[in-house]
Amino acid sequence: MHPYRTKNCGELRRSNVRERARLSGWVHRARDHGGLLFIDLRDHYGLTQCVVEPDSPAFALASEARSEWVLTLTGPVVARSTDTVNPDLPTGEVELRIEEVAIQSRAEELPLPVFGDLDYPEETRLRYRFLDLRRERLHHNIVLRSQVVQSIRRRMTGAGFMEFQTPILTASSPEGARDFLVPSRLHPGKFYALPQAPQQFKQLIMVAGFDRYFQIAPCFRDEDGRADRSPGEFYQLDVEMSFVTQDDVFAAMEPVLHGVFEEFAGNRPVSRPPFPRIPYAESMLLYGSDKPDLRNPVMIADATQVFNREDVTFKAFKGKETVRAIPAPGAAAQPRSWFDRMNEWARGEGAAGLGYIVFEEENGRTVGKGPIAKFLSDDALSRLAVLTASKPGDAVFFAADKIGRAAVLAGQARLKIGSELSLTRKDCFEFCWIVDFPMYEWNEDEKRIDFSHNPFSMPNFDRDKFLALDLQDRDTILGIKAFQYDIVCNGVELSSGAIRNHRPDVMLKAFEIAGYSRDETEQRFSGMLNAFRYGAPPHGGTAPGIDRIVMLLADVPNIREVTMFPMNQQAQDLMMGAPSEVNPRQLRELHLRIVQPEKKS
RNA sequence: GGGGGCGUAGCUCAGUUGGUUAGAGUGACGGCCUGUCACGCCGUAGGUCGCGGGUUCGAGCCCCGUCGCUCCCGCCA
Repeated sequence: MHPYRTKNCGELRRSNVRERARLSGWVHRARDHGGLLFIDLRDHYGLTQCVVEPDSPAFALASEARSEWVLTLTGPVVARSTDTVNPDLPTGEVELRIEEVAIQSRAEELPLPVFGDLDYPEETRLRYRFLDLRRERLHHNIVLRSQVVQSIRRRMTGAGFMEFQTPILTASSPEGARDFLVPSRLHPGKFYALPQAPQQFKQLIMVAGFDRYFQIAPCFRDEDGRADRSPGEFYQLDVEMSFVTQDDVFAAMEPVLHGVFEEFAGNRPVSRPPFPRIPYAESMLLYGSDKPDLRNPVMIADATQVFNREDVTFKAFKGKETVRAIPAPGAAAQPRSWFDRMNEWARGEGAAGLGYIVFEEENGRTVGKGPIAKFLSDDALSRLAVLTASKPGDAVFFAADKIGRAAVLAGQARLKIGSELSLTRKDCFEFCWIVDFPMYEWNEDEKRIDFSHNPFSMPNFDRDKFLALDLQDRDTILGIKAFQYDIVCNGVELSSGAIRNHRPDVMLKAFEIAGYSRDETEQRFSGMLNAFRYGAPPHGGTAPGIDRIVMLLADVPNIREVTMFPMNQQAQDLMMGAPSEVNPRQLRELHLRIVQPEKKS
């Protein structure tokens, strides 16, 4: 007989009765009745109840066992009597009658119980991650992650993509996030950087003629964490394709994303390809966000003109750059205090407040109520009702400010209304592409033109006219769109992507517009620019976040729930004790000297 | 870098207006119990109330500082 097991803890069934079996696993729970001892033995595959009576020679040793000890139990599989079957357990029709006990490992008193599904503080969970990972929910999430990655690989390979590995030790890139640096031993004073993404490598893979690339790629960024963003490192499905248009990239990704989500969504419906394509400007207007949650039916409208009419005398909104109207269907049923709380919330977000109008029916016609309704003529009110598709029983909130701030506040109010009024659908996955991002934006602080998103994107603009652009023509430049797109699911940005700028002349001009001299651009991106001078195919790609895909499928709000060994918000690994000090010899070899920051007085 | 919340037994938490010896559940340890599957019953041990200072006759509770965790803003091409 195998020294550890002939079956795992999840596979014994009625058909195995009368077989002799050996199981190994952790003591999930022990119930000692004095004259009868039950041990629930658990492994990766499941749970099996094992039982022993006092007249058995195994009883003494078995009754020593405590939670999370590792045991090997041997004995005959027996059927449970009908009144003792456990229907909640796949193995619940049988039990193992213990005849032999081997204690493989003992466990000290647990800092984190494996049994039960209570929530425990992050610090404990991270410090004892190996215990937390034994628990059912987290164990299941990690298994799901593995299956999702496997499914992605299968689908990508099936679609003709090849997976290639790109370097982990590479050069610091001057743009983007803060790099993680690795000091060079052989080259004093020089550093490698961990890749923020394999961006330049995957483009070089296209220049090298490999046509369709993907990688489940680790990415490193030394930026602060958030609940949905681990500090330091994360994984993305990095994709690049040659000789493609934007639509070709969408057509390649949609079946993969739809397929993976469908495979693991259970009964939750998933958007069918083709996913909606929403221009950036339209998304900012209708949803107040560049990552709209389409499960929320509320659509924002622009009401600036209504409030500037002569028959509208609400002074607080007069002369505001923008007034956005956020419908709140059915909100008339809410008490006054609900509207007050919405206002308070808006003030907490740094806004002056949210005006609102409630539509009611009076003598067969629709009238407006609420603090600001009296400043609007009947005609203006009905115009608002049309704009916001409101009917009696509905309300409308208003966000008035500069265009950017009003849009964002309206977007936040939309999310709040959606969740507070239970309008946002649950248990479904709504995808969309956001397209036509602006290539550039105006940096008001530094009074200059910045790249709006990815500087390597191809401008969606006539090439000759682009090359001839006058840098003084700010309005034209700020109006240029890029072949740049995001894929969004349920209000979560899964990735951005782009058709890349593969032409050195256009790239130099694009950077010149953003304030980089030709020499500077040549120097900073010499690797890629050089490659583009030897025959670069038109190419483009995208890179959906693996962690976020699994978060959505596992329906958890925190990225640590789908990561095997995550760091905490301070970018520390509490279990391994990283980061840690290193010994002086290591520092000498690396030509480093530590300068501690001065303590605050 | 900034803002909010939290910090009490191994673990999860309660602790009223500042007032006697800081409690419960769970886990640990010991005892009883032959059908449980959150087994049940009895008992025992277990505390630097994050840390430092202050106010007070008296501080887990109030004040100041500090540390840690977490959520958010900044940041994340």
